[in-house]
Amino acid sequence: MMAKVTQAHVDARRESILEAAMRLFAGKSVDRTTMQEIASEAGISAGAIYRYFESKDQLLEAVFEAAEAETAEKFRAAAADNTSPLAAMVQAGYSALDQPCGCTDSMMALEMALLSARNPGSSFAVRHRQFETAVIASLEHVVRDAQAAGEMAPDLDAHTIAMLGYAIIPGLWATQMVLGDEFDARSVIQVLGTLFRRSAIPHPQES
Amino acid sequence: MMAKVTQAHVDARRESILEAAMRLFAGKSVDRTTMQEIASEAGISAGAIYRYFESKDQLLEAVFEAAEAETAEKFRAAAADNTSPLAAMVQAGYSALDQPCGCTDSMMALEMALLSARNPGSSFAVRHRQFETAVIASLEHVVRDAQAAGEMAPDLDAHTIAMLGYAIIPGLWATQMVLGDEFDARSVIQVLGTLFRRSAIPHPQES
DNA sequence: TCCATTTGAATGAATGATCATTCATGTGGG
DNA sequence: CCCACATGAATGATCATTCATTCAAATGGA
Repeated sequence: MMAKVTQAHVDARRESILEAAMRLFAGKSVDRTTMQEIASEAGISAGAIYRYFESKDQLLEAVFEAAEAETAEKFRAAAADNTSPLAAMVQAGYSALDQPCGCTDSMMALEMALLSARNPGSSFAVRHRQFETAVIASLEHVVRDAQAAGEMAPDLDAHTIAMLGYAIIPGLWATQMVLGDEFDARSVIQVLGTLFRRSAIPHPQES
Repeated sequence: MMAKVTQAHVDARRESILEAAMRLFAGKSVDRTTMQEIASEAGISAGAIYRYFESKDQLLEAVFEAAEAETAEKFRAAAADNTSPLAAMVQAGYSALDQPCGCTDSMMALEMALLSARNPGSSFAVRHRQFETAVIASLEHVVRDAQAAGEMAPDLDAHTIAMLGYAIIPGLWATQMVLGDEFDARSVIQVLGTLFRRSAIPHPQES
């Protein structure tokens, strides 16, 4: 088709392979997706993929990196534009639940978690660990802000609350994947927000 | 080795294949575990597996069924022997976190969730859905008991609280799998318990 | 401007590995 | 000697990856 091609075209092609792979990996698992399928989903031939990615493994790595970036962006955006820190956390939860098509993103996320756990030494796992640690750390700041604003009990450990706020997301993903619409993840987030808010109210005895 | 064998021996052999498969499926994913590996983990030859299971798929189904039963048993046991409903919920959480070796059980659970989501019509997915629905329903009863006992705010929707209590578990699994010991899942459960307890305290304004 | 030549992207059939599954053969107890 | 198992090599499928070939654009000499 083209003898020499602009960088923009190369990038676009790479991107479309990445997207095709992401769709298929999420939909039928990495191991059950063939390079042929990725190629035809991307509208090219099997061999051509190898001009853009060295191997299936490297393609997988790129897909995971892209997925991570997407999630990070969601959290960033949600945490930014809000009036109260607690509202921002709830908003971040909602936005994590927002999936473009079906449960694609959550399937990728769980697949990534499994992969990290099974290859803890891989460069991918190391990066993924840093990613989650960073997200939790930034949540922890939001929690402190909420505590300072009197929206959350100041005596609860901010780091633990942040871990709770983070961990509920994959839990909702997993449960929603299984139960489908019977499972109302948004309500769960809402009630968690309520619990946080109420914890701020001065209480008589124990904690 | 044996000419004719007692039913007990047959059952024991079947069981050992099941356990070998469970270990390997959790450790390296279903698709990356070969029948050869399962056979040698179980101490028999590849062909012999087919005397006990029709196919890899059927073996997988049996493994999942066994894993489900194990989890159900944990929840049942934890929910039973406790003084207060809230303590029982917390106890159930702790016991879900208790893993015999590494993260074996949680990896199986997430793998099962992904499989259910990707084959929603399969008999396995249907059973799994019923299983989770039942666990949530029984949690809902515990929540009502806790509300009646004044351990939890009575105005919060019991079903939503039950969903929260259930969904946090796979979330903790996934996060702990990735982060390892940096992630303190027990503290998260504890703080969630605290939030529940505090929600019961009468509060001035809002909810 | 026009054609001959070069360039490198894209193809898809071929290769080699890896597996699930089968089956012809072995083996030991009754 | 026979039966109930077990074995493990052989079979056939499925894939990732490679590579010889094709072909359209780019180049440049006239």
